[in-house]
Amino acid sequence: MYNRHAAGLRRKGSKTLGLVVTDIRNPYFADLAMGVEEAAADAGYTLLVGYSRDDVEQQNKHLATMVEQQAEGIVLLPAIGSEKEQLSRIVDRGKVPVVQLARSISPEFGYVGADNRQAARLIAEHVAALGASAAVLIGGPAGSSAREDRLAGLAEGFAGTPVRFDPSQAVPSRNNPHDGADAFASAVDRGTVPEVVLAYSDAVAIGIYARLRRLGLEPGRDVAVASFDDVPLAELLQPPLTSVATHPRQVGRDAGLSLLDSIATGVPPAPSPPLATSLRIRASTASWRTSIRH
Amino acid sequence: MYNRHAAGLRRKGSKTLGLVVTDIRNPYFADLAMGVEEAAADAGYTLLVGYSRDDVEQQNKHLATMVEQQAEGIVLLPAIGSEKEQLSRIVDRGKVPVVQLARSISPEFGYVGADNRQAARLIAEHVAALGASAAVLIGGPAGSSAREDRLAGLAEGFAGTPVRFDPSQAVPSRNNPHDGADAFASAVDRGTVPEVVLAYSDAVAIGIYARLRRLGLEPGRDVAVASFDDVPLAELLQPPLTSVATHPRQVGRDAGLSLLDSIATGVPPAPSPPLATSLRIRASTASWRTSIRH
DNA sequence: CTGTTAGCGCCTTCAG
DNA sequence: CTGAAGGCGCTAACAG
Repeated sequence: MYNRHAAGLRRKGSKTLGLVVTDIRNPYFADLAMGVEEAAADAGYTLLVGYSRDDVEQQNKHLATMVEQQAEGIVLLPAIGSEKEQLSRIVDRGKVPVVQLARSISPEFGYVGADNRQAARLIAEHVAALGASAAVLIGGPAGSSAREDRLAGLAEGFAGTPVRFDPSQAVPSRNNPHDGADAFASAVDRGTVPEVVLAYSDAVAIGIYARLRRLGLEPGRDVAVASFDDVPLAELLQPPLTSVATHPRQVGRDAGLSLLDSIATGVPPAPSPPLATSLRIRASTASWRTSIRH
Repeated sequence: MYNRHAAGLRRKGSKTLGLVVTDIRNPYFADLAMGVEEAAADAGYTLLVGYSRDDVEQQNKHLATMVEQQAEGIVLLPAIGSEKEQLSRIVDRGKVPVVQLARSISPEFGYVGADNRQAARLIAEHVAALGASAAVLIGGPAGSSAREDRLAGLAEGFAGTPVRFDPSQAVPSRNNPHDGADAFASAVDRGTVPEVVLAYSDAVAIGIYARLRRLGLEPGRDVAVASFDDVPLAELLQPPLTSVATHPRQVGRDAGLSLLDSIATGVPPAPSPPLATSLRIRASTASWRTSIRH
């Protein structure tokens, strides 16, 4: 029976990639991971997988192990708080190419992600067209590049419209329904209920739906909700959720392909241009102020 | 920089486990995978991961590669249609121990899973207590051991109650909202809308909610819905979904631990007793026939 | 074209 | 206690 490790020792090259991601119970991250695996498997590569759960320690342990395990390259969704010097040290010793996925901590590595600024501008334009007068962003990990880009895109998109939007009023949270609900609650606590809630992700939006109902408010009717990612669940929610599709599977695939290309050519991976997004308008915004009040 | 492959060549043993699962965009499977990874990482093992997407070909390719990659053992959620002889052949050549996860195709390998019969009995008793007169199971992969066990447990649980339940009326489907919705639609097409719908999983239940609404029916009010798995989303749905918790993270962890134990002791893994489940009663059944009709 | 051999990086053994 | 050497399974280079 064939031993690839012995072969790799001789030939240099393990036919193995590493993938370190946060918590895949969010289907958005799961789809990213499946995209990476698809690219790897199609190229005859096997995937070493580690879940950081957004813990930098755990992430770095995974990365170090993968370097020892002879991964020819690593796709990394950087945990919040990752530092580029640390990452460089872990990974440069073995000259292992790295492609950052969905979040970027440094342009010195590769990067593949959705066009978060464009996505945010699309949402802002749509919300302005609804005739809203104020909006707030709820959730998302503080300091992540994806969240910064979304904040910037929203500010851009709302500029010159009557919609008030203050990035400093945004409340960060971990990227799951529970923490998203808490973030929304704390936004409500410190003022009035916003007319339009922009959720950092569909996961956060689900938490916001639940919390609105606990306040006796119906999402889509009393408060408009829009979100990012467009996971399959978005259109199945009640009301169906307006969301910008960020195509995680394709982002994952492209990250894997970028890494494989770097391995094949020897050229270190560089940041790629962000991938286009598209707005899916559904009842959570479309029915706002058009439905009959009780 | 340390080369574990060279070390493994000398010492025998790669400190690597394999994990082959279907499609992790269902958070239930994602949690299973995270449980396995947790056990592996805690023991200093790295995980090779492959997604079969319930395709036997792809699964077997992953398995063969993992054997070549010197995985010391493999956790496998068998794709529908897996054959034990094939699996034996792929895996026995390298004498790699296998633990089946959540589904079993043969007692000759290890197995860790939830107690699906008990889970189904819990649901049946609850539905009987509601005073329903008929129930139907919707969704779930035809022929999987988990589905067979749930069908058997439901039949057992409904025996001696006034609730009509016919296993042959159950409609199988792939384990996701979209296909679950289709399965429900075909059940409705061939008769009347059931009083109580038992979804094979929370993922399927989500599809059923959406389809009920397209029929102008409100889940929990017009039709009671209960389900299996109790993913975090279940209690956040509207109405909150009654579901039996099958504790995927713990099942995954135990599968990983069982495999690691087999590797450490040299004793081939054997099927473990199924893990206890617990019913979470929520409004999708609790408010049925108690809420005020419009 | 088939057969032999050296050496990839590590660990273990055995000698000094 | 420190240091040199052999061999794990494979491939590439070279000899016959």
